[in-house]
This record gives sequence, structure tokens and C-alpha cells, in this order.
Amino acid sequence: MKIGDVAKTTGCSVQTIRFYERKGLLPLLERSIGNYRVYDTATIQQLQFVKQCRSLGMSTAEVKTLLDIKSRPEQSCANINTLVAKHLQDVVIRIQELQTLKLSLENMASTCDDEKTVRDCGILNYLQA
Amino acid sequence: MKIGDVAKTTGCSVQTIRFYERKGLLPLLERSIGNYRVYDTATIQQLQFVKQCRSLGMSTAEVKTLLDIKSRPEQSCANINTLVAKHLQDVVIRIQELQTLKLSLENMASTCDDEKTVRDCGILNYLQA
DNA sequence: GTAAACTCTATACCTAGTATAGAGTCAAGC
DNA sequence: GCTTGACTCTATACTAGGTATAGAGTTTAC
Repeated sequence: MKIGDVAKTTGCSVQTIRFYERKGLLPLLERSIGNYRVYDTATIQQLQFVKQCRSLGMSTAEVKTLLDIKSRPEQSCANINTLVAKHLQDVVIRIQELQTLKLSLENMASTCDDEKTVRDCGILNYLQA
Repeated sequence: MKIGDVAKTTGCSVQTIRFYERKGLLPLLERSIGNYRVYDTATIQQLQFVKQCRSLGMSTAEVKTLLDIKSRPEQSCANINTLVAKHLQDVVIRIQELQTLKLSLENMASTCDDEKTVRDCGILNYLQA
């Protein structure tokens, strides 16, 4: 399978696939005679794994860590649980930050309406206070 | 006032102040004989305005737009209200995305605990499904 | 006069890709 | 056998919002 076909089947762009390879999230592949990347089933599955992790908001560094752990199946998966718990906590914190932000923005927006001039704008006044 | 003093009074780093200037969020300043930036009160207030906008999650492009509008005090402030409403909507959407993500992560985390091996890890299983 | 502290510009780095340029490769049709 | 179009290759530059240097020049304190 060539990279264009893999892009179609996985929904990742060709550039993104090459980017993941450079980042070490995909193995260095064998090449065809014309120097084209040749993908096997295992590599495509790994790409789907990477994509799934990314869609859950994990960084490429976190994905790389998961792949490393994944390659040692006999060990405890405690560090996987820790990694996910940490990531979840980051998301929770980010939600809290954004909710605080939302309140501030709503508060600011309520100080004005479209009927004023820039000089008397409640929002600008809020931003300058 | 020199840039280091401005950094101290505003809480922005020296590099960040120069970065905002390059981005057009601060005016091109007069310089001292030794080519040092010299800050007046109006510029420091503008920096504080920029910082306030940034702390509310606005992009530098949005801040630049606000500054442009701000310079025409006689006009209607409707576009300021629109800009803030749009930004608020973006924040609301982002919160919703993160809450969906949080549910997925909690769901995934609940499939495993620290007592398993990597081979039997519920999280890895979830990620590969 | 010298040393420390400051400032200057220019450049590289970060994340997670995206978007080119320019060259090479492959398959189909004539 | 040759051309055309679609594909692939590498290398490089770009995005946002800074942060972090290098190397040079300036100012301030003693």
C-alpha cells in the first residue's frame, strides 16, 4: 500500500503521515524500488492508534510514550493509567479555566450594546479599567 | 521609561513587549540616543490593554482589530460587541468540545486499573478498537 | 576606568501540522 | 516508445504566541 491509499483509508493527510514518521510515531518503512514508502497492516494499525490518541487530545510526546509502553506487553500498565489520568486532569483544568473566562466575557459583554459609540463603549471601558 | 521597567510594572516580559511591537500592537516608539525604546504613559496603557485582551483569550489579530476601532471614537461600537460575542461563542464551543473529550477520557480510564499488564490493559484495548 | 546590568537585533525553537517548490516515478493510452 | 497525468519524494517555509539564546552595544555604579 502506498501513502496516498493509506491517507484515504485512515483520513490522515499524506503530509501528516510523513510528519508522524519523522516524529517517531511510525516506524521507518521499507521502500519500493522507486523509493516509495510501502505500508503493511501493522503500520496502518499503528497510524490509526496514533490518530485515535491525537483525537483524544494527547500530545505526540504522550503518544510516543504510549507506543513505547505498548511494546513491552509483560509489564504493568500502571504508567498508562497514570498518563491518561494526568491528561484527563489537564483537560479538567482547561475546562475550568475556560469557564472562568466565559464568565468574564459574559460580564464584559453585558456592559454594552450596539447602540453606543466607541467613546462610550462599555466593553472598551471594561478592557481599560 | 525603559523596556525593563515597563516589563516590571506590567508583568509582561521584555521579549513579549518587543514581540507585540513587531506585531503592530504597540506603536513604533521614539528611541533614546543609545537606541533604547522610550515608553510614555499612553504606550504603557496600550500594553496593559493588550495584556488584558490576551488574558481574555483574544488573538493578537482580534486585539489589533480592537485597537483600530478604538482609534475612531465617534463611530458605533457595534463591531466591538460583535467581536466579543464571536469570541465568547468560540469559548463556549471549545468548552463543549473539551467536555465531550472529558467524557471519552473518563470512559476510557474506567476500563482499566493499575493491576493489569500492558497486554491486558483496558485503555490500550480501547485505543485500538 | 572598569564591571555589572541593561538593551539592541537577529535568529532559532516550541506544537501539530499545512503548503508549497522542484525533482523523480509510475501507469495508461496511443 | 513516448507522452501525459497522477502520484511520490525531499526540503523548506509558514501558522500563533511567545521563549531563549548569541553577539554586540549602552548605561550606570563604584
